[in-house]
Amino acid sequence: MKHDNGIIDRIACECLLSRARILNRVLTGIYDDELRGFGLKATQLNLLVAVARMGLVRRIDIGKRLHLDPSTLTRNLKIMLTNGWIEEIIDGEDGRGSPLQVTAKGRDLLHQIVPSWRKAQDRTQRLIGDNGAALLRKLAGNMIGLPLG
Amino acid sequence: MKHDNGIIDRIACECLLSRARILNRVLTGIYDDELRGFGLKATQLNLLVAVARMGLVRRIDIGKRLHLDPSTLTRNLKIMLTNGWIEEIIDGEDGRGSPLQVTAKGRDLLHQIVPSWRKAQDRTQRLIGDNGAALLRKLAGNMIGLPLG
DNA sequence: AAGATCTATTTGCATATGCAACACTGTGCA
DNA sequence: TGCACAGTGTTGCATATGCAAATAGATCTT
Repeated sequence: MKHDNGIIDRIACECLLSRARILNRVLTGIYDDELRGFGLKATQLNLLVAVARMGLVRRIDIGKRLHLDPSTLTRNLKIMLTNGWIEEIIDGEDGRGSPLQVTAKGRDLLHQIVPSWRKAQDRTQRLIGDNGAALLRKLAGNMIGLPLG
Repeated sequence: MKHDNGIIDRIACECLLSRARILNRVLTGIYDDELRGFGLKATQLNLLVAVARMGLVRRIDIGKRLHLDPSTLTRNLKIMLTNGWIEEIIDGEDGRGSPLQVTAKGRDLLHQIVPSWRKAQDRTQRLIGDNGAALLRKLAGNMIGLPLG
């Protein structure tokens, strides 16, 4: 009896998740590579940008926007608080937690990083092409029910 | 002086990595959701399929195929060895390490999983559309320099 | 054969990620 | 007022991920 590998081959050939994860690893590597030396990972840049852009914002709202679990945010943001890139604003509005905002230091860091981010962005663009880039934007926008911009 | 948010807005709007990571999280969630109850995560399914498909295979070659760091593989495969889904074949060919292969138990598990994988695959396909699926396949194929199938 | 070099794997360290359970706060209703 | 329920955040647990350094086996060079 021959091995019934048909179905396994099919998963290997068709699985969309496998592709998405490879893409994620490759791209993350590119950005991490360019950002090395600034003391922050690509993930943290994304998070920092989100906070800088959203103004005074609660963790839960960041999570909705980036599709991140609240517990993940608790931990990831903690590192950024420790580094002084963001700060907690204790206003007593809602005792369940204080919103966050980017600090001057965080904003400075963002501006320093721009050229390196640009390089990573260009490398990625060349790698996936115009179609890839356009679709990636469209998909992720659909993912969270609104354009990400 | 107004806030110079232009560049930050631009990163937020354009960054391709941010999109890739969101896509990755959403899709991983879908597959993990369907696989819950089988005792393995979506990542492990991908790995198990790869091993099952590649036959007797060294860690380093799995890594090249899936674009995974060797150290990541050491650890991820350890869990699967412990679960008995794969096994190490000590043949003494190369003392630096023995190749791996899927076990009967691992193969059985794969067959049990197929319907759930199919559901996740369909959900994903509906979410990203035909264009998304096609492009995702093409991109990840390019990523590693060969068609992934 | 000895030493240099290359290759495969593992370990230490740090971060990223999500689920379940818990703690605490806010809100609505009786 | 007080209780039930909803919303926010954190902790414990397990896995995923990659870099740098260490380990150890293979190969080449002379």
